[in-house]
Amino acid sequence: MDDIARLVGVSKATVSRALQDSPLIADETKKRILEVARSNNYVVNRSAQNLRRRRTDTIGLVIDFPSLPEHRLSDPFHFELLGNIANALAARQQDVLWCSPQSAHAGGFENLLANKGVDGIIFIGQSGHHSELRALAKVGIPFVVWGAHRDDANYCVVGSDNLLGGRLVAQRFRKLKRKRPMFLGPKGHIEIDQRCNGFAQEWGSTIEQLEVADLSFMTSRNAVLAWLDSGKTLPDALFAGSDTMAMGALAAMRERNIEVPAACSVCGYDDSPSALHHSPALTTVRQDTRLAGAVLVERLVQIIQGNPAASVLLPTDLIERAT
Amino acid sequence: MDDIARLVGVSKATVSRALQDSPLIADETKKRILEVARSNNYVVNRSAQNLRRRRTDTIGLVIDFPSLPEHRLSDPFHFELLGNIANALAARQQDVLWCSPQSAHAGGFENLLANKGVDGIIFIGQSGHHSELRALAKVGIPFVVWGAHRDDANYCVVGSDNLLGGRLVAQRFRKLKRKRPMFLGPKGHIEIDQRCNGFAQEWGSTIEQLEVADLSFMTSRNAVLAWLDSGKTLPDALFAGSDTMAMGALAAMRERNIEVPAACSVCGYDDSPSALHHSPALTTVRQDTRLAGAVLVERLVQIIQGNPAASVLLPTDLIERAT
DNA sequence: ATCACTTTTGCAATCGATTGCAAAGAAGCG
DNA sequence: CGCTTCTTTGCAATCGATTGCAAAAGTGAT
Repeated sequence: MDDIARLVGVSKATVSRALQDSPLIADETKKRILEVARSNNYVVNRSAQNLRRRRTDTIGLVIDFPSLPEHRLSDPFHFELLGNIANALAARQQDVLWCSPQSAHAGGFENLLANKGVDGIIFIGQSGHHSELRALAKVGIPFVVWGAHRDDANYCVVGSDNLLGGRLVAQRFRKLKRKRPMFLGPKGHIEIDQRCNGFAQEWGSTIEQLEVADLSFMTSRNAVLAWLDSGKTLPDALFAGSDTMAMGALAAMRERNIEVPAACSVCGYDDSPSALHHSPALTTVRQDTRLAGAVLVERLVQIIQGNPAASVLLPTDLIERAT
Repeated sequence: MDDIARLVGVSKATVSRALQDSPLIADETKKRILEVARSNNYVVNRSAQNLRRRRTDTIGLVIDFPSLPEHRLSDPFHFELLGNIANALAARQQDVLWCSPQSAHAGGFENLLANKGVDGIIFIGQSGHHSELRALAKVGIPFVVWGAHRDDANYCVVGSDNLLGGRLVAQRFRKLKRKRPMFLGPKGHIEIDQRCNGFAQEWGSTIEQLEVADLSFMTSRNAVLAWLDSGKTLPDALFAGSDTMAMGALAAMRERNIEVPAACSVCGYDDSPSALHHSPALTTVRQDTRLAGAVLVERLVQIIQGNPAASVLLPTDLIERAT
């Protein structure tokens, strides 16, 4: 920057202001400076800028999946969400720093800001860390989380309305005149529990649950196979906590020649591509990841600017398809 | 840091060295400093550190898909790759800055380093930007790209052996005694072209290609439907350029009651989860994303340290499944 | 030409670390 | 005890911007 200043014959301060398009600088001067800067292809040094401004225009993204093996992001849903968050941030000239859960957690979340040099954090999935997040909020670190709502959250959580999603599925099963629905999914996973509860609420009674240990295709397939082979009566409708689990169930049913949807109607959750691509196409509950990304970012920016932001419950809708 | 120095009764320089675990500092002093630093939960300011060190320990990840609508990362393969790159970098204490293609390209790739403050760049997919990348390499910016090999690349590209992948598929079709194979995929997409060429090489003659405009499920499904309805003779083996396209083809075949694999054997590419979950399970060519991530990172680190690194061709293998 | 304003520019401090070099302290040896 | 050598520590410059405040230049009215 010194060089540019010398070349143009002004001071460093003037160059800095010109590059920021400050109204303090005369248009003519500004033009001259920008000209020279461009032709010498100079760009401001981000590190120096960050230091001086005490702000990095970068936010940290922490994806935490204690439930997934080896921290692999298998679920396409999260991928979509991620991409949309990145886009929403890019639109605001902010960058995304991907913090692996290991490294993020190593220094403790409260150090993440100074440590990684980010202005705020987006947590995807708060599952096991609720109390830590509460503490974080107390310290005043700007962050938002994607996940399920809970009354005792003193921080901003954005999530889709899992209760509503469950209810929509119940409505569909009722419309299809199903009598004996079953829920497929793990217990203790807060978002999935809410889907199940929403269903029960709307259905008017508790729902039988085929419990599985994780969210994977194979686990669900095996669980459903075991159920089918156990001789228990077949439900006439199955609500799976996610599309991946639904696909597992569908695979099992095909293997045992259960007609879908004739013998058993199936609903998934997430509207992942594979749900659409399956034949018969899987009925599922859609979460609007584009909106989700936009809202997460908007709230976080609010918070960074010092204005508290309330949690948001995003709408969901049922995509009726063949199953 | 000044505060910590005062608290311990040493100079700032000593604190800085102690925190870096420098051998210059006596163990006893070091311990005292670390103690105080921790109890005051002090962490070094990343921005200042970056500025002084002229290094950020952060690499930029640019995912560029001119071919995908709205910059959506629909393909699970890239998601996997991404996760594995992040893990490989985390293992080396490096962070990942996700650069959206828009913002990355806006300032021009050559400014990405200073502009975003990253030490190097990983490009996923070089498709349209070959000449820009050549220029980048000339300027001496450290980067690696994931993609297809080409002779005129003066930069380090890591990619899987698409030619080999194509050959493996040809071998399988021959083993299955198929006579009239067809290739499904777009033309002009360098990696997919290589897959097709590898097939033709091994098969011993060119292969008929059902050309599609993009990589999507629907486009492939529709193309295959149109083919089936056109009355042309059905191929007895179909090699799709990606799993997603293969799934589209399978959907079309199911709709027209073509028996797979009896009437037509099908191979995909990528080993995406949906390939495994489909029934019948899709035969596909696996790319080892974990290895890919590790190699990309290792090469980039090499280059950042000033040692040139050669391109790498990663092995692939065929996963034989029902189709 | 002087004065009061307004518009532009520059000076110099500052952000928070890292590091070369010199100095202080400790240890070893004759 | 004096001298050399090695181990520890501190001083102060430096990385490359941003910004409050003061100074200079320009404008217009008297």
